[in-house]
Amino acid sequence: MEKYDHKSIEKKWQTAWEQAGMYVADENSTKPKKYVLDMFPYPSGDGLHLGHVENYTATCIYSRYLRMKGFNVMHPIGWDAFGLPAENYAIKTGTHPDVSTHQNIKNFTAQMKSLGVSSDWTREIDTSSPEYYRWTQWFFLLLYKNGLAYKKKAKVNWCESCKTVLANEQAENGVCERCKNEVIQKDLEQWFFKITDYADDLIDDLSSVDWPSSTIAAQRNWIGRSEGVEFNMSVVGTSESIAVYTTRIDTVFGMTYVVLAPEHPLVQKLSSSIKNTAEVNAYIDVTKKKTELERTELAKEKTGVKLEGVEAINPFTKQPVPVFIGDYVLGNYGTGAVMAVPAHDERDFEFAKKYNLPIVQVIEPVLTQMTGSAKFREDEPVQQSHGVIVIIKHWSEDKYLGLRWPTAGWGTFLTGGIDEGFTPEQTALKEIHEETGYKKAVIVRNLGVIHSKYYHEPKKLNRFGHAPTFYVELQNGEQDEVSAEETSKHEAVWLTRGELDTFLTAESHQQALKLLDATLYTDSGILTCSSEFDGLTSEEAREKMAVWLEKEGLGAKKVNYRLRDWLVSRQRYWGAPIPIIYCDDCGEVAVPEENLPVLLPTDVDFRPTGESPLKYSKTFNDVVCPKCSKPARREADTMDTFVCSSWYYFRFADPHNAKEFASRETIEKWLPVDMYMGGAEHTVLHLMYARFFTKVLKKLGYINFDEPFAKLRHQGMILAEDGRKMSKSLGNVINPNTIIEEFGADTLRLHEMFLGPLEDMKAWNSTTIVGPRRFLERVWKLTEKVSADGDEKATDASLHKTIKKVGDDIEKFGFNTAISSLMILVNDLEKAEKISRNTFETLLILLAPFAPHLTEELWHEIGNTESVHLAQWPIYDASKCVESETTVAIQVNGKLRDTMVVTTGTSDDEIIRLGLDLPNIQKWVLGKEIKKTIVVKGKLLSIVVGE
RNA sequence: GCGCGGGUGGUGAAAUGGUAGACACGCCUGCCUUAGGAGCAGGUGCCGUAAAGGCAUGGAGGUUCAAGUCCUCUCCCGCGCACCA
Repeated sequence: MEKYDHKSIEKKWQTAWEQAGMYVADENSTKPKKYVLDMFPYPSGDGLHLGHVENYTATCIYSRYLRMKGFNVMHPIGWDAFGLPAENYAIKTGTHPDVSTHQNIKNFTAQMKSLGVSSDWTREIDTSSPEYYRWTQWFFLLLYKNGLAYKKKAKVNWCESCKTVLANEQAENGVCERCKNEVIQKDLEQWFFKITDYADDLIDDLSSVDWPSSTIAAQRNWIGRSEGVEFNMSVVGTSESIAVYTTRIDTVFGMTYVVLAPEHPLVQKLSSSIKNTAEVNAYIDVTKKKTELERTELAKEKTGVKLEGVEAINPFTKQPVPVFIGDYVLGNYGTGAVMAVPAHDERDFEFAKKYNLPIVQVIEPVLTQMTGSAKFREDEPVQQSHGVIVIIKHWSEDKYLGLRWPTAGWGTFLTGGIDEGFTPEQTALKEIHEETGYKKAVIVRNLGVIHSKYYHEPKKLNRFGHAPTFYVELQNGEQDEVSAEETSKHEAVWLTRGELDTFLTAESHQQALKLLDATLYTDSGILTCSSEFDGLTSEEAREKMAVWLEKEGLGAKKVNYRLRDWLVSRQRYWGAPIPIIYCDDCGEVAVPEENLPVLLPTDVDFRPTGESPLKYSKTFNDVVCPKCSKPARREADTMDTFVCSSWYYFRFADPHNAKEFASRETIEKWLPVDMYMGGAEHTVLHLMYARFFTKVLKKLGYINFDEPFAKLRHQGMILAEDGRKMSKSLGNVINPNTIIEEFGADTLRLHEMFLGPLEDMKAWNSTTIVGPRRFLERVWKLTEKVSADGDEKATDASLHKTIKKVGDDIEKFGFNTAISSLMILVNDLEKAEKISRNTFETLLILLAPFAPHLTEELWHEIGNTESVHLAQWPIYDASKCVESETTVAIQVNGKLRDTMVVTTGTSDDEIIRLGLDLPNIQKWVLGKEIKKTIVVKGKLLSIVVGE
């Protein structure tokens, strides 16, 4: 037998498989189907990287396994071929995107084939081909006709010096990628898809998919459903009113001003009332020029201008509050206006401090002790209690008085119960004197009431404490004697602010300390200064206040979403043209379906001019109106490439259909996708949009399911060997080609799968790759041991354990452990003199999904004529795994003291007897009372002895 | 800040509550040789010369005969979102 030469065998079998059409999904099969899909690649000029290899190897293993298990597998491949890089490349080199893209596809195809992927190439699709984008355009029209595509003005990134629209990724950090000039926002008429109509479905249906929890969370997060209240505030002296949205209506009595987004339409409507118009307009001008980035990340500092002469009425207090415009309020969320409650909202607090606006507390904090011995005990009775918390400052040093309670292990400020007939203030001063002896104390600030739920260890009960809290300064150190009773309970210590942080054990006292700095509390609590709502919890108040607003006809509960409608217009060449025509008489006219596709013209200067390049194509732009036949012009923008990738998984079911995007029959046969695999990095939007398309199709009756991807998994990123991301600029990129050349595709596949758990981020390692290579060499050598008189029984247990483990692991994508179990099997087989043909064949089948070429070669080497990949997956036989002897571990008081080998089936009593007899065990149990023995079948004996 | 993941040998990593470190890389010792990116045999968590034993899964508690795994708290790291009222 010859040496293992990956080069000759890999090419040979790749060609053979292709000629045999081995991986073509069978439309007529009666076997159950499985649709295994990769997130289809963008054919970049850099070619395949190791992340692609990881992705495609994983789904290839899975597909091969499923085929052997008797499924009719569809595992297609295609190209997400439109996009900006090809256009940029064209701008730089003059190569037409169509040319470079197809060159890249050729390159990708060759690389993928050299990996031995088992894709069905007969279904290959290319989103930049007219046969494909014809249906992308059809989808646009479908949405348009159903009121789900509409046009409105929207901001684009605009570079004044290049006179061009920039994609978001070209406008990083607010400067133009090319000329480094400032990017500004410019309004253009653009197309949107109404994805917000489906916001609730997009959240609700997440419960039906088997996806990673982080990805589900990301979808939820992106949609950002928020439940609150919208209500109107009338503007004094006008007939206008301001609608505000809030999730914290319980804080409404603490509203001290209102803020509108600078672009809010009311600002113009109220212009006659505004006294400082010049200042206001100047501010609006400034914010208009600001990019999205400056308004958010770069500009953390909040700014705003008061609308002098404008006041709005708080419907609850009937009192007027001033109105501001400020760019921390977003124009496109909620109503574009907020009620500001600085005492209970961080952003309002910041703004109020900067502009010196009043801060009114209306929520008293409620703290529940969650840790330590004072942890609140949910199921035990609760006693109400009233007492003060007093923060006492030293008369000369920057220190505060703390009480250390030795028996309870507490650290607190000074506290004391309020007795009948005493005010909280009186109580505070009285307690200071009684407990510390200090005589000259002055209450400087009242910090309000702090509520707390905790367990009172000395009294052995739960308490719900209500504590008026004071900040007191001592005038001097004059001090009377303190009673022995007080000093025995606790010890007084002077502490700095830093020391207090760790000293205070009670949550409520920590909160008191926080209130000393800032009267800001953003959690739920108990209402105060809120007239008839006083004493309610935040939760109760939200309900009651919403009801009240509704009754008064001023407002109602409202749900808002962060999700915005999907802007699909791109002022670019290399994309699918939007199939709309503008006629002076008929206006906006949809291109009739029979006229699709609207072809991308070739007579185009695709360099960016500032407008869509299509505008300057003679053959494209001028057209006759489909309705009235008068001269008209085409929409010159193209579609976001996310549109192309929102429906491609349907096309794979029926890739050559010229009449429909896919026939109902083929969709029903293949969809939904059973396993979808791709990187986690940029999938939030893709998944959102694809799910939106699916939901639209369902609603319009084209399909009968809600979610396109039943199961989703992500492969973790492959980092460079140095632990950093692979990048050309760092020069740490590994090209899969060189690895395949050197070690072979089988070794590369095995190595990447063995590197660690699929979903983890992993660093490439060029040293350890010899492990998988050696493993394959050993399998190769094993062939020499195959013999007619090989002893099957000797290795059956090992073999069948492996059958089970490999199958189970592939199903849960645990490829690293599947490979290790194959290594264990090979280690076992190497110990045998001779191996039966049956055993070896089973090994080859188990290994075939991972190392398709080598196993195919050896499969034929031992005399088979069919492909190993058409073989049946072996059936696990549990009875063959029963070994004659098992090792039992023996623990004494939980510690391992010895092991013993017993014949399988030994009774528990016998195991206990044998175990106790062992000298190593006798040593530990002799002369002690045996309290308990526990036997875990075939594994372990646990003996519990007394002292 | 919010939401997700993670912390286990020299390294990548394994472990339905049941002998922690499978498997692999590396390293050490020896063998063999047509000196290779070889192959074979043995060893390799830490402390302890060895044995006995002890200590070990970021840290602290808890539940249990038994905890990497379950519970509570805490520290650290990575990722995603982030002025969404």
